[in-house]
Parts: sequence; structure tokens; C-alpha cells
Amino acid sequence: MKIASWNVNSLKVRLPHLGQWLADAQPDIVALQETKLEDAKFPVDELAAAGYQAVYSGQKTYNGVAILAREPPADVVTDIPGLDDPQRRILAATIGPLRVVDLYVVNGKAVGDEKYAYKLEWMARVREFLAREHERHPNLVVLGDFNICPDDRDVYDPVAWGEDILCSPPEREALKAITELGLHDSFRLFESEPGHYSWWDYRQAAFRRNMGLRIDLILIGEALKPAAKAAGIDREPRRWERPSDHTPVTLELDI
DNA sequence: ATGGTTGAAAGTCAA
Repeated sequence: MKIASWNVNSLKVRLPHLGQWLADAQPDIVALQETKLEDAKFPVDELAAAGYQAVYSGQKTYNGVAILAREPPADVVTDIPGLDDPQRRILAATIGPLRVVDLYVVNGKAVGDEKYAYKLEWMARVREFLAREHERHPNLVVLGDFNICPDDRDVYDPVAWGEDILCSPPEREALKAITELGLHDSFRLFESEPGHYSWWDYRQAAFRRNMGLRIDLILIGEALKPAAKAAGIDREPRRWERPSDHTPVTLELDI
């Protein structure tokens, strides 16, 4: 089974890219972020024609998450219980043997900004939610755009980035508090070297110069670790015309 | 250094 996560930065613009990539990569489950679409405008029919059922939680202009799957998603959750948040950033569903949680983590803008405080608060609430999900579902997959570089290997220039947004110690601690629930960064089960990124800024020819960050992650519960066979980052769609600034990340599970 | 580029939407805001 192949699982993927992709921040498409507008599903309206990127629907052709997604269609091409689904045909090329043949994933079984895909978590999308930044769909930027109201639910009424979600391209259900186009994706069904490609062989995928979809669940989605979107809004106009900003945010928006979706899960595509070959098997029907069930037990869908679109909000963190007790957190009244209009921003559409989380989506959970059960697909076959897996519980899948798609996250579009708050960017935070800059350390000290009010959005940064919201990011840390949101991460703490997500951690509580994931702790409960993991108790109920050992086969838990948590994936998405985390907007946090786990460590300096995931940053093209760690000295320049320093402790700025996406790399600050409180953000990394918030991510660590989630991985310490027994949720492993699957990419690092297979690759320990630096220089592998999932996002490159649109500016300054960052992709061509490989000035990127690895902020798109697929975390798996301890119970799934033996099933993990390969993890990857598919840079090909980042080379296409009018690309998203993120590229798909993948995980092969023998399940 | 707060630059430049893209998306949504129509002047800016968010990333």
C-alpha cells in the first residue's frame, strides 16, 4: 500500500498536476493540504473518474484538507473536539486497516507573532487529539504539511535559518511531543542524510538551487513500523509547469 | 536584510 501527502497550494490550479501524479505514482491513499476550496466546489467527479473516493474539509481562499483513497473512508472527523476553530486544517478517516489523520499545521508567520502563538496552541491541542486516536487505533498514520523542520538535516542552510519560523526550538519541541507518542517520522527510518526537502520557495530559483526544507511528513505508529518498506520524496511534480511549492512525499507499507 | 513569487481575489493577505 502506498500512502502520500501533498500540499497542492490550490486544488483548482493543481487538479491537472494531481491527476497526472495519481496516474504516474498509483498511490492508494493521498492526503492533500491547502486545497483552498469550499466543499461545494471539491472536484468529486474528476477524482472518482481517476479511481479515488474523497473526503474533504475546505473553505474559501485559505487552508483546506482532503483525503483521497481507493477504499471508502469511514468515521470522518473534521475538528479537534473542544477546539472551536474555523480554519480547516485537520481531517481524520479510517481507510481499510489504517486510521489516517491529515494535518495542515499553522505556518505561524514569524516567531513572536500572534499566529506563532496560535501555532503552538494548535499543536498542543493536536497532540491531545492524536494521543487519544493512537490509543484507539494502533495502526495510526499522521501526515501532512507540518510547517516544522524536524532538525537541521531538514534545512538547506541551518545557520541562515537559525531559530526562525519553521525551525524555532518551541516548534521543534511541539513536534517532538507528538513523535514521542510513538509516532515515527517514516522518512528517517530509511534516510539519515541531510539535503532531502519537500518544499522550495517560489522565489530566488530556490528549487533549482535545492534551497529547500523538509516540512511534509508521514508519521506512523509503533505498530506500523515493521510494515514500513520505503519512504520517498517525489520531486518530479515540482519540475512541472506552474507547480505547487511543495512536492509529494510517500510511504510504502506492506499491509 | 523582511527583499521576491504564487494564489485568491480584486486591495491586500497568507505562505
